[in-house]
Amino acid sequence: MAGRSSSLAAAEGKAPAPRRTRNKPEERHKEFVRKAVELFAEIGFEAGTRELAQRLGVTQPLLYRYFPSKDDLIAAVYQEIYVNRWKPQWREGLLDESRPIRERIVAFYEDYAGTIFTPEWIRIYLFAGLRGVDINRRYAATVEEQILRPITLATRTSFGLGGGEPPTPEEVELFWTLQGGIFYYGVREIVYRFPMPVDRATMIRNAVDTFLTGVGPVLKRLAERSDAPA
Amino acid sequence: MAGRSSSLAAAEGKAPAPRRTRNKPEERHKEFVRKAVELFAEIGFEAGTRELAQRLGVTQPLLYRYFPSKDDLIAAVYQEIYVNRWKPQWREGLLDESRPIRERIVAFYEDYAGTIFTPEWIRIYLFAGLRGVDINRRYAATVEEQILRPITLATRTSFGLGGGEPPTPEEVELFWTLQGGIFYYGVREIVYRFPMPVDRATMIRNAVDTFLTGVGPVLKRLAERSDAPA
DNA sequence: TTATTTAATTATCGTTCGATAAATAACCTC
DNA sequence: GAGGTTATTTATCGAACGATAATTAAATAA
Repeated sequence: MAGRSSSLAAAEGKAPAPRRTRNKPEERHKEFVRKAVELFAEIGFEAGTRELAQRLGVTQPLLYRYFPSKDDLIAAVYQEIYVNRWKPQWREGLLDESRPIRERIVAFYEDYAGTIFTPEWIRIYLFAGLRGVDINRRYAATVEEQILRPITLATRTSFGLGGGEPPTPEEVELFWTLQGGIFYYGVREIVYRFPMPVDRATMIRNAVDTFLTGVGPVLKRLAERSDAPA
Repeated sequence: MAGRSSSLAAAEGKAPAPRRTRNKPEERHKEFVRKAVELFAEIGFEAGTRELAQRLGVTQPLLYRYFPSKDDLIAAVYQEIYVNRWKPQWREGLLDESRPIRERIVAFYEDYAGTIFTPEWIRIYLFAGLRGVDINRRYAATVEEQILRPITLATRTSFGLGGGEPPTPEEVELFWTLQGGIFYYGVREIVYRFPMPVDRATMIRNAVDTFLTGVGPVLKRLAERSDAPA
């Protein structure tokens, strides 16, 4: 109870007992990124470094010992979510010709939705897109290359249409609408918090059924048109 | 060149000649909202009121004569975009049974895309959704009520399936995936600036063709299942 | 135990933000 | 043309932001 009059800013009676536990830098780094993912998903990238520090039970300048700037922290968040959570077996499963095409596509979208339908993934993805960084362009390019082109070829094959040539842009775009339709289910559920009376698995099954039933004739028409030039 | 020493903050040599033209409040109000739409679409809602004032050639406190707070300005922006740009004839066109269902749906999505595929509409919509206001929930409810349920009923009818009962959630969800797939085309084009080698009209035609071709059997299965309870 | 290292803190700077109060000047009316 | 109304400006406040420098104390080594 003595002195302690040095600073009026001490906010009398609300000193939350600084921790001063000394952790290994590597663990701290991970801890910071993990909580940053959580915070940015909630508030967006304009979330303050002070808020993040408070949630970590740490002072704000300490963050700058681990990340030179806030943008570096954000870059680490991107890496964590969009690089580390990508599964190479998605592509492999889609190419596994021992299973029927419908089964492969449904299984993929169920696993994919299970991975990305979280507030961290979807909200930060949209925040990043609106911010104008190239994360989304690059991610979409990966989706097209690793998922949609394989799906397109596998579907073509399963309909007995020529499997040699690479997919045309028009074909790929067709599969983008399926991808977008399913992704937007997640946006409505997680971002808009729209009431979703139909569960994910049912939605995926119905969407894939509708798509696979209808895509045959359209693919055939596209193939015929490219076969017979003017 | 005399005096002028009153304030050091005059930023010597960069006084951009204040305008001091006296406009009618009503026009100013519209002018402010219009430019705010532009600015928020570019930067997001964290765009500063000073930046907005500068683009209007006006001082920042003047904004507060027309809008009590920044949130009121944002509310006016929502009204302008999501209420004023809604077209009641969308619903009417979809219900016009004198035209084939495919034609109605394609025509709707072409007009709808022409209306909402702009940076103002899509970017501000996503900003709003991430911000957590209820704009998106309400808008999505309107889409479901005014667009998707009519489409569902019209499609059912055109397939000769019972048209009496209201659409089931599962049926409506099916049409949401078409809506979402087309909407996400706009997100990729306008927000992610992904290269889009297939033009809108082609994408819409192919997506609707695929969907309408495939949706018949799925709708039939859903109808049968609800007819024959356990 | 003492010395060294460095994780973590305190203190603070310069900017920018939303918002308010007071002063000024353009337009309208008589 | 004088006087009043109010659109617009100048000046400024307090809070929050990202970032830096200097200080303190926990862990490790001698």
